[in-house]
Amino acid sequence: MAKEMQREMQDVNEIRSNPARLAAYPALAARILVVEDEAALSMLLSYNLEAEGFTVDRVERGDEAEIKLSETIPDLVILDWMLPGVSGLEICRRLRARETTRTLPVIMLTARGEESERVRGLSIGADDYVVKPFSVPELMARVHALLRRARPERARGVLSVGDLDLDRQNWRVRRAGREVHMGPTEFRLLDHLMGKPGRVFSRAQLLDSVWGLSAEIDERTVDVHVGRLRKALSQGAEKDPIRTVRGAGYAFDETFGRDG
Amino acid sequence: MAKEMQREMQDVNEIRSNPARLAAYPALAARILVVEDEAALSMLLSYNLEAEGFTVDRVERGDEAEIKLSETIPDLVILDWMLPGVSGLEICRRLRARETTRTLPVIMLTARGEESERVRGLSIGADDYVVKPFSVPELMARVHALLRRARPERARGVLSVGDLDLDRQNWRVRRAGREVHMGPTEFRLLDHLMGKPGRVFSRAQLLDSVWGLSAEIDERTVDVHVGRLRKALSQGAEKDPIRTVRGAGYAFDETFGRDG
DNA sequence: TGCGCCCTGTCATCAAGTTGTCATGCAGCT
DNA sequence: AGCTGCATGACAACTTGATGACAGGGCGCA
Repeated sequence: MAKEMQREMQDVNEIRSNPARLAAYPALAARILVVEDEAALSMLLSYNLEAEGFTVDRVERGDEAEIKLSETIPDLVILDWMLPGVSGLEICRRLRARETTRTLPVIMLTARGEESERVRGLSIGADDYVVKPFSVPELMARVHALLRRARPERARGVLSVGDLDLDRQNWRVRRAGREVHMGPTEFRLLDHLMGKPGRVFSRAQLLDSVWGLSAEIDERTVDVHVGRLRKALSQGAEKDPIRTVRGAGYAFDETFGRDG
Repeated sequence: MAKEMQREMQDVNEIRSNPARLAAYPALAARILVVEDEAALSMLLSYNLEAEGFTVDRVERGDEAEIKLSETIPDLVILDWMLPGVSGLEICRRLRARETTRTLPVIMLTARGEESERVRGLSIGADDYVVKPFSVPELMARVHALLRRARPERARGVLSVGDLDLDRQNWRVRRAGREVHMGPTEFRLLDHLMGKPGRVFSRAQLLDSVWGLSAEIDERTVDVHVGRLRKALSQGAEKDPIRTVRGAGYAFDETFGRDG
């Protein structure tokens, strides 16, 4: 358990310190509703979820959940099977009945004795279930997995401009078909610049989005990495796709590839 | 897409003992006909089957099944023993009599009291039977097992890239025709990587999908297994098919086998 | 039951790749 | 020319990945 936690935390810290990857990990920006009447368990869950960067709403009763859900639709719901007010089963059913929440990921918490009921839970439309007592890291893993499935591949794909291709999924950059090697930072930098061709980013902006908001780094460092990126991209004597805007910052040249 | 279909070649027993893994292995894109008059059970089955990627047709009565089967021949039939209209037994007999459906896999659902009838069911030609109430994972395992047996052309499950062949059914890996020995974990790891050539998987992703969501293991362990896999694959001095992406993870090299 | 063999997860250590900073030199603008 | 901003090579600290060793667990076989 401690180890899984360690792993998740490493993951999270890595991502946190690197908001550029937030897009690939929607989990962190996600809002989770925990519906659980047992206070200790509810606390435990929200503590751990928040520690991983989730925003957590907590309610104790089934009917409170209904109200909450009518106000805000979270990205995922963790639902206890047995609840005062309206049962978790019933909430799940209603979620599935409503158009806006039909695909909302739901994780059911069931007690050991109710385990046979899990089939009912799944048939109602819960996406996953966990039997109490459960391992917190395992639940976290399931949360991540569900969120990953629910909002997949938004930030995936290939960016292509001119003879330059950046493949996020395969983590590859090619120039005129030849593979180009660069460090992770240069990769993210190029990714960011290619995302908005022509747009000029200040050094401060680049630090925020490529290095992360919490990075305390000299702005001049951006220059160095742009230099490294240029060097990597210009195998031989090819055209430089990065434009320096004196006094402002850098941009991926939107005319790159259009002319000679 | 064909590769998606070649999945789920896990050992049935392992799946049975680890229901969580079911979700991790998208199933064959097969069409399954469920003939069951009890609505709740029918729902349960179709939900779970669909959750694994199957296409499901549902009918409640035996005679409806006949009609459905004359329209479309599915890849597998789940048949309740007791049915209104025409009995499951009778349907099974007729399926076996017709040339086009002679080898169509059939799973019978029987109530406990009918268990003694098993022999009759099997002698009629059902390929498998399950006693109600049954465990959903177990039924899923049987479905997979039957599909694997019945559709070797689709479920043979041989992944081939370059001089590398991974045979899921026989649990074998060959490099340039020579058999390569490796542990189960390395096998699953290779399986996973070869399933999406080129795609970079983070260590956390690999832990989730190869080790399972409930595995609480240090990320570094992935390195070790990748190392073992490489060692196993590179008998002698052959090209390494696995690409390390610094700071990101590992990928099966999609250029493997294309060039020198 | 006891003995090995194989598979696994973890660790320590080594090798290699990456990173942030700086000093220096060049280039652009007034 | 003079000032300011940018490019670049060097570099030491730091990360990250590869690898061999090792102990524990599981399983089959005697």
